[in-house]
Amino acid sequence: MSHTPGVRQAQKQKTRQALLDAGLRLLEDQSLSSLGLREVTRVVGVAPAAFYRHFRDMADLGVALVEEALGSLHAMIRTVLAEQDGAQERIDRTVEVVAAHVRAHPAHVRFVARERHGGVRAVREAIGEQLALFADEVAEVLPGQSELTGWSERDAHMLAALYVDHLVMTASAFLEATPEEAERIAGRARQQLRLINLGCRHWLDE
Amino acid sequence: MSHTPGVRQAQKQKTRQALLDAGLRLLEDQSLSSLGLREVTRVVGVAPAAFYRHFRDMADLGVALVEEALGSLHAMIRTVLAEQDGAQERIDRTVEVVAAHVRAHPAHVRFVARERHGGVRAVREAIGEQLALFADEVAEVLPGQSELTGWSERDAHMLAALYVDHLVMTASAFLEATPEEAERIAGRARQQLRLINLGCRHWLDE
DNA sequence: TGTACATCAGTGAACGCGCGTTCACTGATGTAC
DNA sequence: TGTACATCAGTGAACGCGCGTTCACTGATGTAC
Repeated sequence: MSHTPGVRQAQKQKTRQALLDAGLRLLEDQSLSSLGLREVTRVVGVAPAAFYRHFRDMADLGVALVEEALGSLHAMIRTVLAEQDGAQERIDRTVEVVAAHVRAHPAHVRFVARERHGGVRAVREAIGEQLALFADEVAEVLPGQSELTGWSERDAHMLAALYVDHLVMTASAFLEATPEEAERIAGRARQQLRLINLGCRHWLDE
Repeated sequence: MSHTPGVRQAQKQKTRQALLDAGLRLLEDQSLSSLGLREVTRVVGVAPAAFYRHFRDMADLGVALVEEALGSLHAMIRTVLAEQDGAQERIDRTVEVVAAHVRAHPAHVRFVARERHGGVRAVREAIGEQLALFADEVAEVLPGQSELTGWSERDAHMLAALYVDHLVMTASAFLEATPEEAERIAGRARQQLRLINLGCRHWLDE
C-alpha cells in the first residue's frame, strides 16, 4: 500500500541536482550562452538525452540556478538590516556577511554577476526580477532605522536600490580579489556605506 | 614615386572596422563567448579565413572592442566633473550626459556591461583595467570640487570608485529601460548622487 | 615613365569534430486487484 | 502477500549541421631600378 515517498522521484531529484551542480561548476569559466548540454551531462555521467527529462534547454537550467543562487539572500540581509545596533555596527556586519557569503558560495555569486547582463534573456530577466524583489524587501525593512524616520516610500526605494547595487558591486569585487586585496575592498565598501549613511542623516535637512 | 598613404592599408583598415562593427552588432543579443568567427565574417561578406588577417581569435576582437567602447568615456566625464557650477547642476548634467551616451552608443554600453563579468578572461581584464584607469582619473579631478577640500587621496579614491560603479549601474539601467522608464531611472540616479553629495559635505565633520 | 619582382588581403575548398535533438528501447519503480 | 500491467528516468545509436582552422591560391597594390 503505502504511498512511498518515491524512490524514483528521489533519484530523479538527485540527477537534477547533479545537473545543476555540474552546470554551476562549468559556468565558473564560461558564460551560459556558450555552455553545452553535452558538457553538463558528460560531467554528471548520464546520456545527453537524459538532460531533457529535467530541463527544456540550457536557458531553463539557468533559470533554475537563479532561484538557487538568489533565494537565500533575502533572509540573510533582512536580518542584518533589522539589527538595532548603531549604524557603524550595522555597516561592519553587512560587509562581513557579504564577504562570508562570497567565500561560501563563490560560484553562485559569479553566476549572478555574469548572467545579470548576459546573453540569455530568460536568465537575465529572472535575475532582474529577483534583485527587484530583494530591493523591495530592503525598502520595507529600512524604515526601522533611526536615520530614516520620516522618509517617503519613494526615497526609501531610491536608497534600497543604491544599497542593492552597492552590494552586487562589492560582492563581485570580492570575487575577483586575492585574499590580501579582500581586506582593502572590505575597507572601501565600509567607507562607502558610511558616506551614504552620512547622506541619509542629512537628507531631510535640505 | 610618392609613398602613397597606402590604398592597401586603408582597405585593410576598412575590413577590420567592418569586422568590429559586425561583431558589436551581433553581441547585442549574445555573449562574446558564444559568438562565432563565421557569424562575423558572414555579416561582413568575407571568407572565414580572412578573419585571421585581422584578429587572432574572437577574444582578440573583443579586446579591440573594449578600447573602442571605453576610450571615449574619459574626456566626457572629466569635463562634466570639472564644471564649476553648483553640485545640483553638476549632478543634473552628469546624468544627462550618461543618458545621452547610452542613447548614442547602446551597443557599446551593452557590450561593456555584459562582458565586464563575462566568460572571456582577456576581455574581462581589459574592461577592468579601463575602468580602473577611469576611476583614477575621476579621483584626480575630484579635489577641484568645493565639497572635497581637505580630503585624503585615499578617500578621494573611495568616492571615485563609488561614482564609477554608480555610473555603470545607471548606464545599464538606461539600457534595459523603455523610454518612459528612462525618466524614472534618471530621477532616481540624480537622487542617489544627491545623497552621496550630502554625505561628502559632512564627511570631515565626523 | 616602364618593367620585373615582392608583398599580402582576401579566396574557396577541405578537414575532422562536437554539437543539439530524435527515437525506439530497457528495466527498475509504482499501482491495482 | 502475489501477480500482472503501467509508468517513466535514463540509454545508446543515429542524424544532419555549422563550427574553427589549414592551405595553396589569386590578383591588386607596392617597390626597386
